[in-house]
Amino acid sequence: MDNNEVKTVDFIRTQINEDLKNNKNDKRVHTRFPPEPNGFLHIGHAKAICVNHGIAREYEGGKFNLRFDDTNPVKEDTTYVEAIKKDIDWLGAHWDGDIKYASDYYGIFYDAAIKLIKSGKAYVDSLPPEEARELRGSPTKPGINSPYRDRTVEENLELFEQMKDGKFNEGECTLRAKIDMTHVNVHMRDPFLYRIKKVSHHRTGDEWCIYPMYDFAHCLEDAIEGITHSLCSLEFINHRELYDWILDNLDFEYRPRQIEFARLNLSYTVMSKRYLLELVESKTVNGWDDPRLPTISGMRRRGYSPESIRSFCSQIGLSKVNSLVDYAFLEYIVREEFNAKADRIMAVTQPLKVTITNYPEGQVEEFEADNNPNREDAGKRVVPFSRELYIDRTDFIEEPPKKFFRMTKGQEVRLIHAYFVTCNEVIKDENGEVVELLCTYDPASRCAKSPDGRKVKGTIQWVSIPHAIKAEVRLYDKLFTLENMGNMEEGKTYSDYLNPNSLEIFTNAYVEPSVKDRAIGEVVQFMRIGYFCKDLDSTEDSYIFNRTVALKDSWAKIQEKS
RNA sequence: UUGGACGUCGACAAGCGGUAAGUCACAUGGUUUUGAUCCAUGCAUUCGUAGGUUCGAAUCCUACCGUCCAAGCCA
Repeated sequence: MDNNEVKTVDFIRTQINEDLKNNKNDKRVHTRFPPEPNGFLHIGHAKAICVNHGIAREYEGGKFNLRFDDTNPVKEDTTYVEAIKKDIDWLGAHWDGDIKYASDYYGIFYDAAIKLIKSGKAYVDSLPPEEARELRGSPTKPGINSPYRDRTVEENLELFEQMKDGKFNEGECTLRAKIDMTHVNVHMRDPFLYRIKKVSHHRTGDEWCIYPMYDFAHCLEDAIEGITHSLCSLEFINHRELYDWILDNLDFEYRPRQIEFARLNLSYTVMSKRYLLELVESKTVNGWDDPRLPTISGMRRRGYSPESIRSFCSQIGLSKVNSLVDYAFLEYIVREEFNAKADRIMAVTQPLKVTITNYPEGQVEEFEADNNPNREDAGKRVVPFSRELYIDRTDFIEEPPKKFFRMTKGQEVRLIHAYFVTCNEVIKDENGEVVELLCTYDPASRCAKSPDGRKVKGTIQWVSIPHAIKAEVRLYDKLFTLENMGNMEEGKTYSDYLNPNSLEIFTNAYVEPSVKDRAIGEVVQFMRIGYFCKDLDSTEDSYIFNRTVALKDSWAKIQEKS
């Protein structure tokens, strides 16, 4: 194609551009994110937030509302409201105006219901739930009218008021739209508008005992707030006809339009609020912010930044195709960010003692090290070196495979920032386990520079034993073993696919002393291992690090093949 | 046997009648004080299938196939 930057735009923005061209909505663009406060937000919600917030910010004068869709007091709670606010704010999706709540509009919903009753478009049904279900039919079988369908307006008005006043029990009656029980779209078969729930609401308390259904409330909320483009996920396509019907039969000033797009699915994890809740309640994971969870709070604790999540959301695109995004894509995005931003330090997760036999006892040298070799402005730090070091146990093999460049008897390797060293002797305990390596160093290779142009192929990190800081390191892996959790076998549940190795803890890790200055949540690169951040469980004298993402490891890949 | 949405590389995803963008993954080389990063190269003669219209089709028409959604007084 041509080299000029061809900016392609997704189908939603294409639609908005068209609406703008046609002067729809007085050229306003107003979106919203409408979470139900019944769980924590996850990366799938982040996509919806980024789409809605992003669109509002891209168009001149665009607005973005945060609205809690709290129409079902049975499931909802203020603790979720608080968690959701925190996550959205952290993501950097700043909402315009005050936070909105569907429960603020209960009075308006009620008046709208009265209006529908008065125009003969709604009626109070006294069918018990089971019978109502029966009469609804199925996608292939038309429904049958309720015997209460033809009550007079006066009767309906009176009964509805009695519903509101608590004269009926739960399930005894409902308010229904009078549309068409034989409609091909099941959602148009006299849908329920209001039901009785004698439950206190987290904001309105016991003021109401009738609560609006989603289909009735949502379009009204959008209209009340002047939302122009009401973006939702694909499964609501069948609801759009009802969304339009309700607004067509009332007279709100604004006329929002629903547009559906595909929600995000990520491989090797689940996005269902129900599963997430079960994982938390069954203590399979350690709370909503467990770093293995795809929740915003879990990802935050793991070290993901708002920028990386936003970048991911914009790069996966927007379409109407149900899709499954490869988790490797997420990992790529987060590595990309931290490769540029994160300072490098040295750490050893499984220590193996090394003694440099020709290095003077008691001597300490301080080497200057680049914080980020790819970025000069990242500055430098000082790393102490001494006669006794730890290297990682995995960097030494007594009988190495071909092309193993790391430490083995007689093979010179580079200790990053320090010296070239060669292992001469392997010390084992009574079980034959390697417990210490005796090495010699080349004083001429100071600062790990080759003194004579000779090459060393292996370069490994280390930590000076007298200076090292002990730490606990937590490695996280995929929570599930099945790539597409939407394809579980019949009769199996998510717990059948839990990855038993999703968390691996090294309690005996050592990190170079400069790590002391790092804040909780700050991401650094443990050279040759991965990106890590200090966990909030850390204290002044106990350090815990979470692995955000591992570095790519082509050596491991070669090993796997052979 | 219903209605709707959708099918472009292993995964995302452009393209909307003028002869298949890009990203991830993967592979192979090069650079390298991280087997990281970086750089280079390769990776759909073909767009679910079959017909048709056209000088020309992923794009238009027809038929078929497949996937997903819908029968909560959940959202």
